[in-house]
Amino acid sequence: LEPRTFLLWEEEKYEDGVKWKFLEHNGPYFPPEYEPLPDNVHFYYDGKKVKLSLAAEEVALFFAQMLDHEYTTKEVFRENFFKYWRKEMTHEERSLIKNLDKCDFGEIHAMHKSKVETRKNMTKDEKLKILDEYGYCLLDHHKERIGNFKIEPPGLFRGRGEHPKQGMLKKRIQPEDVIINCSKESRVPVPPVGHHWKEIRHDNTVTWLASWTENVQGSIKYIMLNANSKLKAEKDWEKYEVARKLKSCVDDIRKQYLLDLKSKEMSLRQRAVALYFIDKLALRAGNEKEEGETADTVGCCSLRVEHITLHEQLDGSECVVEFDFLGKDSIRYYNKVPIIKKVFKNLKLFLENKQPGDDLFDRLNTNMLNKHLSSLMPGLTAKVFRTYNASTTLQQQLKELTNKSNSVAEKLLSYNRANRAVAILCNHQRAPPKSFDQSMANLQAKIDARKEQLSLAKTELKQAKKEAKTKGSSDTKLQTYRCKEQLLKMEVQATDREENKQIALGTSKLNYLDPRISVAWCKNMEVQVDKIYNKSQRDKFAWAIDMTEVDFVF
DNA sequence: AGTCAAACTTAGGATCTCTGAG
DNA sequence: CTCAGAGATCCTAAGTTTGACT
Repeated sequence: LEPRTFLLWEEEKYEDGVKWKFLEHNGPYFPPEYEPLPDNVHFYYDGKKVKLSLAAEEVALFFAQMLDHEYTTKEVFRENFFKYWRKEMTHEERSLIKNLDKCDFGEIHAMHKSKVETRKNMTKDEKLKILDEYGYCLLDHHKERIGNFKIEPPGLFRGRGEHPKQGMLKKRIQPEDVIINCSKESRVPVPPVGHHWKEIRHDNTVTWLASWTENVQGSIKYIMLNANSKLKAEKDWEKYEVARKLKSCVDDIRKQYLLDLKSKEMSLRQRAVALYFIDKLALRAGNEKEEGETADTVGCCSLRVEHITLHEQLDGSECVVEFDFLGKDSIRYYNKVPIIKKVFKNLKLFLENKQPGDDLFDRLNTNMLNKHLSSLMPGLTAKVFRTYNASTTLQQQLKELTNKSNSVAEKLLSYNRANRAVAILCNHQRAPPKSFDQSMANLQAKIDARKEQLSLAKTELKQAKKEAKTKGSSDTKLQTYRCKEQLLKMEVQATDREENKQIALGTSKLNYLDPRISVAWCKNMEVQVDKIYNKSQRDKFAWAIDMTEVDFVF
């Protein structure tokens, strides 16, 4: 059986909630067991060689591996690590090793680096073998690629932002921790020798193949299918269909929340303002989080007093709200937005008698908000607004920015700019690439060189014309033309890269933009789809590439 | 109405691989 | 042919949503 490339429209539909009828797989891949340090590699404490027990040694290696990373200098990280490391130590070790600052992991670190180097050169074939054995499953008569078929290896937890649990030990997962999900009638995966599974389950109302509970946050981890699988692609299609449905009723919903802004009920007013933000700014819903368990980040419903500042007047606009908070992944959201008076007044009201640390929307949570939304339209939740806003913005920007008579390079710049507008709306940021300035300078140097070459070619062409009193050899002409083309391409590339310095386009492209908009645009502009989607993106969006007509409108 | 677990999507950075300029 | 760096892929953390239970 070949991996599926397309979906099931023409296939039978299952009863409600049933995700598959037959599921067979080989179970997850387990990372290799720990290999003790070679005899010539030592750990030193307070300048003295110390032979560690196996358990303590393994944890020491986790720390040594990360020594290049600035994580290992952070106080919280070091404290957590040291605490958990000591738990793995023997009595003797514990009474000796009392100060992380006196620990020298230098040799272990060096060994690890050289090991990585040799591993790089070796494992290509091995990787393919592993992929072949564990990377696929059989789901309803089709071979499907599994997304993450590897059990996560042990190591030190790296949270994002100021995570209170950074540095904690993430323990090794054994088969005894893993639940397998597959068909009763299937060839049930065989656990590694000498081991057994925690449980074998046959639940066809869920999509995961295996799961285990992770020890740092206590959350469940799943082995699931790749994005190009039927299960995922269909869900994706549904997501965009729901967002398109919102398009037809968003006007009514807006009318409704504008009315609610004047409600006598405080919770309705708060709901209305939150909805206004979610709609206008594409903020995330903002669930409550347990304090001390994760980094302090917020979304719309969990905004606190200190996250907004109200300005009656700012930069020539009236009623401006200034947002400054850390969102998902501790990415900063900073924005100054003029808002309507009614919302502004409500915000002032919500802030009355509150201190920094207090919730802005104290009578609202995501549950209430989503319940309300789903009563307005089936399937409507807060995140649908993000999808809707993103896709609508792309469509509108593409219309505004692209011109059929442009060159392909210019069209692609326009496409990226439209994509960028969405990424900015959704606040998808990235750290500027390490070598950004350097690579920008390199590109500029190339452009300059090419410019020089071009002017030289031009003079030559003139010269040739004069001498031969003809139109100049077609060869020189062609050369000049090519030169111009390349120059344009590079200049466009430079612009694109500069504008993209701190913006990540991938997330919106992959998760928020209805691929049919892009496919239709490609058809209209006579741009090949593979200019905007790479191989795996084309696989993921195969359904859209296959079904979309030129006249598709989101 | 609130709490919690489960299941799933979304996210940025790390790492690997490929490519095209020199 | 080599190798930097761009682009693709991997990794797994961090969100959202739902539904059971209290």
